[in-house]
Amino acid sequence: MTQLSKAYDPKTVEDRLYQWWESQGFFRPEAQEYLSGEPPFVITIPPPNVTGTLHMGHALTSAVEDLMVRYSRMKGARTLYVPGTDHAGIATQSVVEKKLAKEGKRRQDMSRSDFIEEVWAWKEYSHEIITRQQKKLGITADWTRERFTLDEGLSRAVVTAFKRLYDRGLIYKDTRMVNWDPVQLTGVSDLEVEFADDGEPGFLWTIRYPVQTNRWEEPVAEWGSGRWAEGATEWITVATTRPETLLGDTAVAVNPDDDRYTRLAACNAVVPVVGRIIPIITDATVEKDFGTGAVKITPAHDFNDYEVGKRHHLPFIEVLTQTAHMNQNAGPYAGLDRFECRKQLVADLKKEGLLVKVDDYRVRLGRGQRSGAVIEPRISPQWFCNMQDMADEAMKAVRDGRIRIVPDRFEKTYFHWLENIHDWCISRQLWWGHQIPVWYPDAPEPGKPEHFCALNEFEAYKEARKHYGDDVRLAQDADVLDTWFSSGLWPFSTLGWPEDTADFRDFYPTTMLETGYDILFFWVARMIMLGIEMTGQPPYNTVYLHGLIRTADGEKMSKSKPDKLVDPLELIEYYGADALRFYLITAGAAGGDIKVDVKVVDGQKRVERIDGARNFANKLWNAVRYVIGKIEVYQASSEPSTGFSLSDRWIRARGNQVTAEARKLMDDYQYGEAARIIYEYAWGDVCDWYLELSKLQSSPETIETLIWATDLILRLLHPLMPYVTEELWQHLKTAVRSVTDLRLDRLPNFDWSALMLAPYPIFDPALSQGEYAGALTEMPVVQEVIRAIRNARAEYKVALDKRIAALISAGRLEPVMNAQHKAIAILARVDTEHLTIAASAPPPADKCVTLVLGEVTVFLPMSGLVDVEQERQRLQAELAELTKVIQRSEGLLNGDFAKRAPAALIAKERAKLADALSKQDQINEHLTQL
RNA sequence: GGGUGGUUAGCUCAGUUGGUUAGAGCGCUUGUUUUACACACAAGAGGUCACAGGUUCGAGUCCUGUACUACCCA
Repeated sequence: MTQLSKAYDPKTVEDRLYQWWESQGFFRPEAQEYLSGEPPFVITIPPPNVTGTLHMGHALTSAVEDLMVRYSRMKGARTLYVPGTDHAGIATQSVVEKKLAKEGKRRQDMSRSDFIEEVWAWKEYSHEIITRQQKKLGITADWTRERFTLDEGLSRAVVTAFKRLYDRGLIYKDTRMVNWDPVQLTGVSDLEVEFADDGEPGFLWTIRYPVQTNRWEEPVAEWGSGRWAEGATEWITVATTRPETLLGDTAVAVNPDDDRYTRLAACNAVVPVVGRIIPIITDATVEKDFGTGAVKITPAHDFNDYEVGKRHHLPFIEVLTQTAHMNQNAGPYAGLDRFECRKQLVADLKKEGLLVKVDDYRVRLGRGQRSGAVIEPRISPQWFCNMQDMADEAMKAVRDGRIRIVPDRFEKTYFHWLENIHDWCISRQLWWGHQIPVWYPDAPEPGKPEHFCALNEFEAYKEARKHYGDDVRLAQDADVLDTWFSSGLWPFSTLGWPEDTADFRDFYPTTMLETGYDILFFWVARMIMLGIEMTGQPPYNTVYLHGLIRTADGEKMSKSKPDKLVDPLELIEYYGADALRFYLITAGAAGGDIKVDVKVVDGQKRVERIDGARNFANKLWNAVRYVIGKIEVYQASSEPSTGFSLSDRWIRARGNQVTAEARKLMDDYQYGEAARIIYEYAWGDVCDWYLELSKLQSSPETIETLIWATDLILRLLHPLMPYVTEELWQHLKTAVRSVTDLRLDRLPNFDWSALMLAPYPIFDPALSQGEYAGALTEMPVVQEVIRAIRNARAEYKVALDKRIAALISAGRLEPVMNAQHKAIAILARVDTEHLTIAASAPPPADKCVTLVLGEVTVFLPMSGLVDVEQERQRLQAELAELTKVIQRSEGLLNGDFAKRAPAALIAKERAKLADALSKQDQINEHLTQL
């Protein structure tokens, strides 16, 4: 066989293995070699946006999902992982618009179809990068089933869902105040507006409006003359953070219980600049304590004022355009940008003596999630979806356990949002997306439908002709649907819905939805609502939410901080995919955020913690390299059978324990913990102890056990570190196949074409009983003896190459210890000739170092190594420790503990005390001897 | 304003029905070219588990409150 290199080099392995796996069709459920009675496992990928490249959050998603997928595949569940990407309406459109802007082009100067063509080209580019990244990460998604939200099939799902909701009366068109993004020129939903936690710096302007009296009815001078309000005697003073909107004011409101304003409540005020006469009204929602207690009402440009305006039947006067410039209603300010207008208007108010004061103020500003622009409330015609009933069903599914959310604390957040659900604004004034399946007649007639919702144009015409006759001309609604509308259908649209396909029948409902908790509302909740509404069943039974990737300072990673940002591909290039994956899984607990501390060393981005994972991969590599070497040597000179040694039995029994625990943890989604205990077994037990001990053994049983243990850790680790484990397993398989006289019936089954298709280890009761159970208690004593001697040597600074003598008094463990004579001698560096192990040995006459280890006592003759005083001090320190333990233990056993604690615990405590007392006796005895 | 996390060794973090003397990795100290691995081995130092109460035989773990911090919603 080919010689394994001294260190693991991921670059020589990863791409080759991925291509092999994929070319063999291993990712397809149809190709699975091992099927058990496990229920199928189906997961659809959270489709990444085709906006560019993947970031660390996607890497985390991939690591967790592929872990789930590989684990379930190895458990023998028929497993399907559906990949795909999302067209991501606003996000992608703005990326492409920015790209065009660099070329000096604007969307508005192109035809819609030309622009869409540009976006498709971008989509191809981005999609290529994304899938390459996912393949680098090693995800075993079934690429033959890959989907894109704008695919023909998925588009059909979208119009079908739309029409069903429309026909049920849940989707409707209305002209309302919505969040308007003046940069992207579209309405957005509540969720797409973001607010800084403690607002943004701004001002609160206090402005006075003249009030009409019988002596002063209206301004006589021009605005800007400085005499605009000349002659006015009564004033009402309002406070605002947005003075420019006063141009659209149609009332001033005060609280009805506010005594300060009772006198003015029936009067009219005059709006500065435009001189509009507006009423002073009373409304209970006005807060007396805010500002002056009087507020200006601009029903067309503020959500609260919109409601007030509706209640009081006020006029709605718009003063802003869709790009947030002042319109013709703004008089002298028409054409100005909203912020420029604010500046000039405030200056003019001051000039006219209407500006009372300016205070610093934290303003709660809504900004567009994608554009960052300050959102304008704006009245516009939009499509909405009533979510109330769907929300009730979605809550019910979680309440009655049909859907489990992990970690369960997110259930609270989920319920809170659904309990306060609002109608969802689903239309977007964009070009990239699913065009709304509604058609309008070019000459609508009163009494006839003003639009037709249909699955396609042909159907729309069929319907329209019934009302308007054969000559009717239809135009489709220009708007597109919110991206989340299509992703809300993802778990079933990807499987063929609304057609009754084989995949839909076989794989729906899916099993798992895995994603970051930040899109619990955007995506998960909506998907559950639409899933139940469209298919009658919850789209999956488990929602697993992972945390967010943050920078070392705990901030969200963002493109504005490039030095703290890191491309997963760059990390894979340096550390290997396995290391990155193992790190991401062990970096935190479920739902917990992960801070990635990026350091730049010699121009290379590094993350310290990934070093550990990379080292682990290398450790595995070398362990298997050693085992293969052992197999080859064995082959050359067959050794006689000796039966399983203590260490053979111990490593098997331990492996069996770890298998049971690892499975339990994985089944309970505690992947980090599972990874840690496997790591501990692989490195701590197998590499640090068993491999060392195996160097002293050459029996067929030991060779078999070496193969057994390495096969075990490779299988256990495969879902976490797929590449290095697969590569090593293939090498191991080749080596094992080359040996002729091993007891193959006692070896793991290598008859699988790939580790990724082989069964996950399973608990074996036989390995937890009899001599295996015995090994689990005996081996630790041997280890303790070895550690104690090493410790003493280090403490007394015995040179490493100095072999010392030792006398071990082992009590009833004498046979066990004697069987390990060689192991103790080699690992603790004791002279074989001068290592005596007896059931009961009196302390040597010579002065010696005495190591009291419970049942076993070790005597190390000092002969010039240490002085008596040093040893006395050491023993006394140990005695002090023991005294503490004894006191604590006695205290417990004499107190209520002995009455109330479980019997097993009390027995344990008694044993502990007895052990400590006996050690105390022995140490005292040795002290006297000294 | 309402809600949810976090606060454990110098650093980054585990610690899931409350039960030995609270763990890991990195870093630190000491030693080692031990024939799989210096991406390593051996030994070691290092913590009043944010604070204050409470429940309990027993609390890092459960309850109440406080502080700081992060995020979500209005």
